[in-house]
Amino acid sequence: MKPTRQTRNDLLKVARRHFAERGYQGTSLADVAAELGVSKQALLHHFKSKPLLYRACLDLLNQDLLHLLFTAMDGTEDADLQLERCLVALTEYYLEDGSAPALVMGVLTDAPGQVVLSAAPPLPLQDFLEPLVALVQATPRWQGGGFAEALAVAIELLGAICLLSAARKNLSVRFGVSAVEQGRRLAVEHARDLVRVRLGG
Amino acid sequence: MKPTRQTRNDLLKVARRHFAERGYQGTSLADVAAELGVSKQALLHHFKSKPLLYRACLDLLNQDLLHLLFTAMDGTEDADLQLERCLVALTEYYLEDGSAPALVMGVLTDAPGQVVLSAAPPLPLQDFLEPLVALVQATPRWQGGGFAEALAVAIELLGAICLLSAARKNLSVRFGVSAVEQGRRLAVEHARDLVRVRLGG
DNA sequence: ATTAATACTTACCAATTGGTAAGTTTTATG
DNA sequence: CATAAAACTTACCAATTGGTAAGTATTAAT
Repeated sequence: MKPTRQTRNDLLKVARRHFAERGYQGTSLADVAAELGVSKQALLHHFKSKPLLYRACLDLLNQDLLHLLFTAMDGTEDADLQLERCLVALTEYYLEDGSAPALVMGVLTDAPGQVVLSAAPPLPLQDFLEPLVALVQATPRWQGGGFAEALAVAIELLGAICLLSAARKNLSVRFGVSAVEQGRRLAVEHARDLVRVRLGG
Repeated sequence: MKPTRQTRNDLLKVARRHFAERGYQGTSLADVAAELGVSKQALLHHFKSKPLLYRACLDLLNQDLLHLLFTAMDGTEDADLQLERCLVALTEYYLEDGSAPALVMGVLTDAPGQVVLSAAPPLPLQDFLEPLVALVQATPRWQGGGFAEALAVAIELLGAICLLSAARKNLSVRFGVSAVEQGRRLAVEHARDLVRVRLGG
């Protein structure tokens, strides 16, 4: 009758939320374990160390993003449309999984020599970032600009889409829950507009 | 002949960089002090606690951003132009002060009940955010949409501008220094384009 | 020169961190 | 049922964390 046997995925889900809400350094294994009703060492049993637990969360995220990207690219050869679909899908993903945007931003702003980059290749989210940049570069608007410009544009779009969702709770305190939630309801539409306008100019 | 007397501003400059590069939780007072060649307690003498040191850094940042905002608003009544100037100036500021973008994103993604929001009002950067949102709302393109939409757009623009600079080192490892630096050289131009295109549609 | 305040330092400390060691229960398998 | 592996737990631990206490230089004002 004991609850026993937490599946590895349950652990990951909670850990992921902690990493997203408090950052890597701010997340304590004891806290995560406590919320799960497990001992800290249960975590360390499944994932050998804190960095590896983090990495496991990021690999799951990477998987989601990759699936999302390839789905968006499916059924058309039009790079503009592919990119639009991708960023719309990404926005929807952020809306339903609140921890994703913070994780993405965390991975990107994590400096070398810190947590993420010290891990074994491939770098987290690299499988997602590379095709995304390639997608921007395949676009009529940006294919003349070279890799560096495509990278800059891809990161710009990513940042534009991420921040509102990542800052959700914070902004709710600042400007009220209703304003933020109302704004978030426009997120998909805004993302679509943004991409179009950024590819049209 | 002793070096003696570090000015308070030197301490802040180093602390600020640490907070930006490693986040609040990842920053240790001992590390900051060590880099300054001072004892940890020298820091605690000037700023009473770690949260207050952080707050002091943010207040300085807030000051810079406010100055930047009001300068951008000076000399014209055209909201579009004001906003464009503001975000261009912000981009330039990010280019010259590498720690600023990470701090801004850190402040925004810091959840309530964590570090920043537990401090005394006003919330950090609030003095900057409010007029910025108001500026978006004053714009012909967005003045019909209400506060929530203006907030969403303001955060979108902020995110679009921040991330490339905040992720600089990380992206350099991923895609090479030259690509990132080349992309950053386009940052101001991109920011200007982005604002125009986002106000034009 | 005396005084008072500021700017420190050394010495501690309790709490928390990630992690190890060793043992116990549970589960699946033959 | 036997057995081995997986899923834990309790008990520790060294290191680091932010912070306090108390004393010492240094500086500036009287």
